Amino acid sequence: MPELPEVETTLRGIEPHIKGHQIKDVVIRNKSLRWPIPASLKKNLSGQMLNEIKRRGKYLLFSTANGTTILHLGMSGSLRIVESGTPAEKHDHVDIVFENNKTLRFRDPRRFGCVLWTAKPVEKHKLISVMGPEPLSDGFTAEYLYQKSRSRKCTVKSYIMDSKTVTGVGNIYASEALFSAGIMPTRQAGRVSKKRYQLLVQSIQQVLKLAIEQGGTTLKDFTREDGQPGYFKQSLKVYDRAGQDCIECGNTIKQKTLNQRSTYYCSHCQQ
DNA sequence: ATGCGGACCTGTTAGC
DNA sequence: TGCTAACAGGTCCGCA
Repeated sequence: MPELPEVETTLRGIEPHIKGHQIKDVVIRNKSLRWPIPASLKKNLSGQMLNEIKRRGKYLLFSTANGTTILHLGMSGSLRIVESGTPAEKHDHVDIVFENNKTLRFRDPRRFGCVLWTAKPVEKHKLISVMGPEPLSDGFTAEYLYQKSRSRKCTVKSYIMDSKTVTGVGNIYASEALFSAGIMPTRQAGRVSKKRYQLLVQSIQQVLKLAIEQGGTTLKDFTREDGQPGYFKQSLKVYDRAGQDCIECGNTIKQKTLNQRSTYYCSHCQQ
């Protein structure tokens, strides 16, 4: 479900309700996520002040004085703010209860998400330390993308979806950015020119920023923390549009599976 | 080091 | 209408 814009939308939605507030309790109804939720989470968080929430790629990092809670929404996860005491529904696996009568509630039907704990500096954590630059940061440049790709034989789509290359570019926005940049998704990463990587960097940043402004993409069931859908779907130019006309040239949008993921493109506009 | 396929799950939809 | 198969926005891990 969530890509970077959806995670960012979630962060902005929940932060005002819980940042700077004290955690009263943690309720774990089902610890079987991608990795087991550590039993120590309740003990570690109870009584702590939530100092800050940050996003790194698609991970949300909740910092308290004694460590960091690392949370990923996986494919189907969502976070909502509810009034404490609101009955939990199916797939509501974790509650973080605050003293201000607000509860941060984690729902995840497929349970591909995770909730982890680290007492070390979070950037040392093995999931975080290997990540590439943020796509909206200064470290994400055409020069970087180009140099790093020179010996790579994988497709350019696979390359930009690799979190070690750049974090947070998921399946929707990879297709969208490659269309915007006029690059065929199947092209070898090592065979893309610096000039075209320049276009790609701009396209990735543009599409992510626009999606964040519009509150993320709601395809099926993504809702923001307040239950409202995101509005980026109406801006999608190729994703989920197989068989329809390309909005640039009128040719038919094609779909093919690449690295086990659905990929959408226009064979006229993209080379 | 890189690339690939499998793994983890449930819910929804397409097709017969 | 009902059953079954395919597919879904992620990404880590192990193996070649």
